[in-house]
Amino acid sequence: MEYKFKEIESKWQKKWAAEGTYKVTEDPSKPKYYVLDMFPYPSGAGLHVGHPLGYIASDIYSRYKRLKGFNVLHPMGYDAFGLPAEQYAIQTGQHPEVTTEKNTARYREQLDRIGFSYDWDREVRTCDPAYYKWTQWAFLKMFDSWYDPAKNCARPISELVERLSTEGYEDITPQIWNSASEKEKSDILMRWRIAYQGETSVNWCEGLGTVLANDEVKDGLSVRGGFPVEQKKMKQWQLRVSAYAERLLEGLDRLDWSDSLKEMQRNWIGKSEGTEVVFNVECDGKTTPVTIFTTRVDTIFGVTFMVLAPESELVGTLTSAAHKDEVDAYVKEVRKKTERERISETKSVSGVFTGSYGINPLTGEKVPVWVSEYVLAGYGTGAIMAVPAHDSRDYAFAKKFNLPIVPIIEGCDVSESSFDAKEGKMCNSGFLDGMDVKQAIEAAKDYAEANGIGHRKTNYRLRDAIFSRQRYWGEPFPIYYKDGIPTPVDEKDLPLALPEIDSFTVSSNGEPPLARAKDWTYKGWPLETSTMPGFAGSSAYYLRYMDPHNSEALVSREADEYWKSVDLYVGGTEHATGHLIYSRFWNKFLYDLGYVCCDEPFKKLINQGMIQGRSNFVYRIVGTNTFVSYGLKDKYETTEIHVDVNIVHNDRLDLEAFKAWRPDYADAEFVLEDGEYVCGWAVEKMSKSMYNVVNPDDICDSYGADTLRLYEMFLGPVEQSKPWDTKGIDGVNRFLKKFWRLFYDRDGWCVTDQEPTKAELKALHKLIAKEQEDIENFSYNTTISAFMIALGELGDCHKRAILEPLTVLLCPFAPHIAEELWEALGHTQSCTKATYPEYVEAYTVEDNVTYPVQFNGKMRFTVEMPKAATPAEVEAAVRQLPKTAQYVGEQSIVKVIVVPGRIINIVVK
RNA sequence: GCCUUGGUGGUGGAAUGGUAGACACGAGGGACUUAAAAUCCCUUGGCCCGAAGGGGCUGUACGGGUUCGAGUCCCGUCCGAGGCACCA
Repeated sequence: MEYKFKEIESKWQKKWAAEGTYKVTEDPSKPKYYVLDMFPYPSGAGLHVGHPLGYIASDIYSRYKRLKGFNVLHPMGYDAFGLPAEQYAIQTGQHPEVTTEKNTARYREQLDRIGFSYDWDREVRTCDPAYYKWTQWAFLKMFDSWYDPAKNCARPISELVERLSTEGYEDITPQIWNSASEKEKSDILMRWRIAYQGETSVNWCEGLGTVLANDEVKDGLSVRGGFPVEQKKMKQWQLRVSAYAERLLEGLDRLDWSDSLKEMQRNWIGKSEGTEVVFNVECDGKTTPVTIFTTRVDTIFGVTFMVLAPESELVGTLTSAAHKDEVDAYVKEVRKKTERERISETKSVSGVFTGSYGINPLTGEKVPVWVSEYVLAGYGTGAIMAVPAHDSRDYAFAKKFNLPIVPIIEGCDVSESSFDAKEGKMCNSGFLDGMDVKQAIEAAKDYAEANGIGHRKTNYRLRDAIFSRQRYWGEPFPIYYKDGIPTPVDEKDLPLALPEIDSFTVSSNGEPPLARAKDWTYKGWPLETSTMPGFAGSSAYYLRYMDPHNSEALVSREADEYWKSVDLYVGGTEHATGHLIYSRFWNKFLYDLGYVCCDEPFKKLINQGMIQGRSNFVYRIVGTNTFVSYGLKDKYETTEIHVDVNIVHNDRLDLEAFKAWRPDYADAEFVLEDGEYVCGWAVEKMSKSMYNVVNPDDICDSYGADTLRLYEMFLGPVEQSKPWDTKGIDGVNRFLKKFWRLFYDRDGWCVTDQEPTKAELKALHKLIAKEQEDIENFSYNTTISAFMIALGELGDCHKRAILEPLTVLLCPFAPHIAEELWEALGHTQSCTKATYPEYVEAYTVEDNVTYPVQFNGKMRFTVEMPKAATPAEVEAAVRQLPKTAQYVGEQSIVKVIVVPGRIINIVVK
């Protein structure tokens, strides 16, 4: 009987769906395990063979954990709000909901064919009002909270209001607060709300008609669409992510994530510990204190000038009348530049003198104050002290404008470039002279604090997240404007559903699409017209999976306390500084308010590598319709042309399929080598334009889902990026056929009840041990190798006692075939609910072991010893060896260490 | 420039500091077959010796080091991938 994968796979997929095999409920009698995939954005192109890589890996892990007795939550859903559907809507008039629905159905179809063990009853879609109700709810909670630095967590805003009206807070006294109008109170509270509205410089993308977050912009272009992005001041909703900077940073230490990913987040958060120092600046006879931030107070004796950011509010007050025109012109010039231009002009140095002078608080020395775009307004205080001798940027500036360069580290050479390293001995630095740089940094900080010149200060690079998008296809803000004051919609009126509109473009007066909606009001007042960004819906979806149908809460306390947090999260590294920061922030916020019980959402994270495409080429002789094979192409003048990889097998072109591929090639002629047309190849991104997209459906058609699953894992380590090459797939397909033949030979069912031999038990148990270890380490490719080896060792074994556990071992990788064989073995319950076979060490232990003995790397002997021999007995045996093994020169063997199955380690004295 | 990674046959890739190249693909040879498919067996890092069984040398980007022993650990160099980049 043959292995008919098509029948088997569709049979079991139907059965799993009909019987709800993967439905999961909270079961306190079993330990829980939560395995999550980053849910996909359902794009119009459908899945290619690279997308399911992570899904397969997590599915194998889920199935393995289930066999091990865990109650596994393994859900799937769709990140369905987003720009592509809206762009498509603008072009075609098709409602994004329609496109999204269509794409989602297609995704589901493709996913189902691969045999994933998702509990689809728990599916979530971010564009579903029942889902985004909770996104809006969380926003309202953030609007209604502030970050209390004393308690180091988010608290209800009412506590702040209470404090403002009684004792005051920061610069707001009770008098100010109590006499403030409603509008003024609203403005004051915006300074502390976690979700707040504020004027900021934003990344404005004209091409998309919306603002973008920093991680949605790359090299001055939008990630989606590649349109230019410029800086623009706008009033925007923002999330006070920066309040959580320290906790986001410190929480990383407790996470089981890759070092590189943690490092990316650390860089993004960008903690730097330094000192704020006050310089008095004299301008036209007036003195203004200016606070600067530096991480190198130790270099303060080397300050030769100061620099302000062009956008700094101080520029006006610190510019002398004589220099006003020049400074104004410069600032205006800089404002005009887009982010993109600033980036590309990184190398050029520009700036202008303000006419004012700062007084070095330590030396009393007067230094000129300049304005330059190399100082950023958004970081630190927007003003710096410049130490050209020990900072490369200050150095470049000093060189350009002929400012003095004063070295303060002994023996350093600053004739060509600055000396930035934190090493050496201090000089020209008063009380710091003679100290080591690292010592001096601390000493200078202490001195500044002790003498009231400055104080220690920690800065973070992490900025608040801009949360408004001038788009249609996103969550509406549950905010309306009562007398122009942003006011929250009542919680009981959530979800605030997206209104229907006639066109998806920006309205004629530049307002977002929602402004087109008829009656977009609440209690008679206008509603907010921007919508939330893509990361809003994906920030807490893992919580919703725990309790997806709850209409009373995002997640019930019981469900949350049972599932706690995601134990294993699998997804791409591209979300390192976006989704993975926002989710952690969102979760910590909900944790502060007591809605969830875990402070970190994703305990362990595996980044699956990208699958690249492997393109094929044909070579057309210039000016003809004749194609020459790869090996002969250098004899002609040819053009390289991408050819669809689906009509190429093992780099050999299917000539008939090629002629049929495109009308132009119908009468193509070929110059062959050895009767075949050999194609060239290259590794490129998998994309339609390269004709290298491989569809998982096609693989399922010709080899089956089980083969696809095995092959994707067999390609190499999950974390590694690698090109897809269908050529090796026969190997794993053969393995499955071979596996099948252990149960069915030419004459049919051939499983016997014979007792297994010792060798067979050994092969089985070696595999059990290997699989357990490998799966826990996500080393799936070596598990599959181990399977192949085990099959070789088992030979023609048709014994039930071996085949039964073997089937269970195979189940996580190739569930369909495992189910089919499990059923044939007489089981009525699904193989996915079987119990994982127990590893028995005794079966794999060898009686006698041959130990190779190596000495001085050259002489090699072997001793055969019983497995149970003690090191002393082995040593004795080694001493029986020829004399040269025991003595080399004056050295003698004093100790022998036995490493079972390996080599003997001889320690000599 | 900084940070994080990685560099092993024709290819994908294995190797707790202990016989490098497992497993698979591809290639070559053979068996079965009228033939093909399917299946099975043998060879397969390079160089060399031997009629053969077999044996020798060399080899994990490059140069050093630690070690009885290094693909693996340490230092330096080169190359690739990813991230950050006037963040004071």
